[in-house]
Amino acid sequence: MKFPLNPAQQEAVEHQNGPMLVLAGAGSGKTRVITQRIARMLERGVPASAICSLTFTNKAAAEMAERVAVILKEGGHRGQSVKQMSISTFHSFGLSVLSRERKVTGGTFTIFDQGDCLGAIKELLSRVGVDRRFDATEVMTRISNAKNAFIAPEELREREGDDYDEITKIVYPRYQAALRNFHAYDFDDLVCEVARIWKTREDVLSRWQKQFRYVMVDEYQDTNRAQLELLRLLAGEHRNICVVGDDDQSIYAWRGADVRNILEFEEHFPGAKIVKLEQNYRSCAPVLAVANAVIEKRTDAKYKKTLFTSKLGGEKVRLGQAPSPEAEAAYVGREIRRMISDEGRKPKDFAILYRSNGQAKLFEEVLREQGVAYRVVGGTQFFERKEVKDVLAYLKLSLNRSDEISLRRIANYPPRGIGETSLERLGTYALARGWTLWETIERVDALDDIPSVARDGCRALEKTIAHARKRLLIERAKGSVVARELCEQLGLQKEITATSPSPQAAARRWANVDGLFGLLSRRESREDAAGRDASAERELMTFLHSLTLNSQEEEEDPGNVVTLSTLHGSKGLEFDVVFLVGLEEGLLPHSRTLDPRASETAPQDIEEERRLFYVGVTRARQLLVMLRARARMVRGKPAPRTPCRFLSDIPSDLVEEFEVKDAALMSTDEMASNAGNLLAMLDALGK
DNA sequence: TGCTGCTCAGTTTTT
DNA sequence: CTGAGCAGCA
Repeated sequence: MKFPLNPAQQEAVEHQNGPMLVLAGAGSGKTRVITQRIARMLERGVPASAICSLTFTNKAAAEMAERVAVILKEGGHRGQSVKQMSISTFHSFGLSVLSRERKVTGGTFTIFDQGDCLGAIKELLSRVGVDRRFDATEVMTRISNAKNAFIAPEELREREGDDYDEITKIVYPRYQAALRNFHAYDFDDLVCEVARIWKTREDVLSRWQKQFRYVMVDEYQDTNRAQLELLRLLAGEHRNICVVGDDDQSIYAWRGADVRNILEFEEHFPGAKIVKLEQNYRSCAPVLAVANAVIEKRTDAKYKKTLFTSKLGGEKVRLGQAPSPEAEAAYVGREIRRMISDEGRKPKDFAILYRSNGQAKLFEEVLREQGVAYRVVGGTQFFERKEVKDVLAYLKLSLNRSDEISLRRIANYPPRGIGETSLERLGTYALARGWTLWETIERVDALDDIPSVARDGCRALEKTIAHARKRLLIERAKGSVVARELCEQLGLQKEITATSPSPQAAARRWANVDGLFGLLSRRESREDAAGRDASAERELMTFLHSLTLNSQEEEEDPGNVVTLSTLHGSKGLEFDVVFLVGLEEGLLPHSRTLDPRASETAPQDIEEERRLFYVGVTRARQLLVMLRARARMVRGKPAPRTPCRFLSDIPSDLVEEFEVKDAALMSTDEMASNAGNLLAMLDALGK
């Protein structure tokens, strides 16, 4: 990694003022360029506090901060520190703007995660009383799409025949009003609302423009319309904006990313300097040749890039066809085993990449059989665990009693007599008198028609929350401490034990709650170290916000294990050996993108699948093995499969084709090796 | 209120 | 074929 910068990289690093677009091909050292560029600016006397660097994931932000810190440690940067710099995700950047503009936004607020938003939408849907049953998730997606496209509720166009457009038109404004009423923002708001405030309040915008005189954006091809709006406003005056991205790796159009942002950068920021990074430092020539062949055939090129490398060697790319997915998986397992024992490779050198999560299962089974350690990346294992969300809801409610979603979540959990009917009645009162739901609970004694059990429940809840609130805000107790006290007071452990199907399940769920305590304490000590001094309320709000925003949970060092990941999840990672599996029509261009069910945008969607394939190919450093099965069970029925269409864009001399033998026809050699593995496993178990 | 059985759908995912 | 979500029943 200590190579000197190549001329293109140098050019990007030295540039300082005015707009610049860096088209960074896969593996072309883009993170290095960004970090070096920051260092260079600091050397030239730009104050760290004037730099704002935006990414999409917490991981990317942390990595960038880390790498800048390393450079700064090497000295020569006038004692500037990363801490003064704003290196963050779009969302946490938006959050910090909204937090600091509380005069404009009106006080403290909560952030609703997806579950909270879905709850709100379900509630609204039932209140609207539509005759047909609508899928709340679909409505949520539509609203999110509108926000990503920077379309306000009143701007949604009337036309378009889809029933969901119709219902979205009705629900979106109400949803937005409900959020404001709850003093809540959803994830999309963290970007949109900042742009909206900046757009309407020039005085506010001007302050932020003066603060951040240099703006940088990573993975620019993933930005949506709202993010573009935000950037145009922030950089509108000084135009010191540097964006880095790769249109060939644009794979998130389906969640609002708009490739036009990168393709039309010159129009958005006239006079922009454009730099292409085409030298690849990751992959060997045979892998790169395949990557280039795949991306060359794309139908919508504007900036053409051709990657090259000076790396020598590397094995020819392999393309195998297996009789079945089981045989495919068995082959991958065998090969990994073989390369570990014969070639001295380590588990962490391998990745198995697939289009959809369901495909992981077979590979997990095989690796387990082979006794090879692995991890599965992603797979929506968020911290959506009910018991954790319940405890957090108590904390959130203690700080923000307008947070109706949290209130509804725990109103009768653990059961305290506030049944569905009572809650509904309370809701009706709230609506009629213009109180919040919480105020209604506080004033339950003044209401009729509430059963006395529910009345008692409301009083108990009121007492619990009031106490927690006092502990947090007046006595300034730590969140982790209050969380423990709450659980104690609520008898949550008992409740969990009583409602779990088995003692093991109960133990697991309680362990999650306990894990939350640990997570809270760890965060607290980190915050303490940062030594910020604010009011207890603000401090705790910030704290809860960071919990919602960093839901990923600090990932531990993956260790020496094989990586299983979706193609989407693999972006930004690299491995010596990559197995690209399930390269079949219907799986790689996924059937859902092929089907005419989605009426619009067919050719574009397929191009996105091509780029997905390209992303997979470019993950490999030394060896790429592509695989497909000739038949596969589809919805319980066996079906013949055709090879992925993108494979036919690869000249046959670039790949070595082979047949994967059926497990039943394995040679005695392989059987012996498998038996050996089995013995080794038994041996390991014995110890 | 909680469980059981039935129906239906079946990508990708961060914040 | 599987899993999730819901309706209907106890």
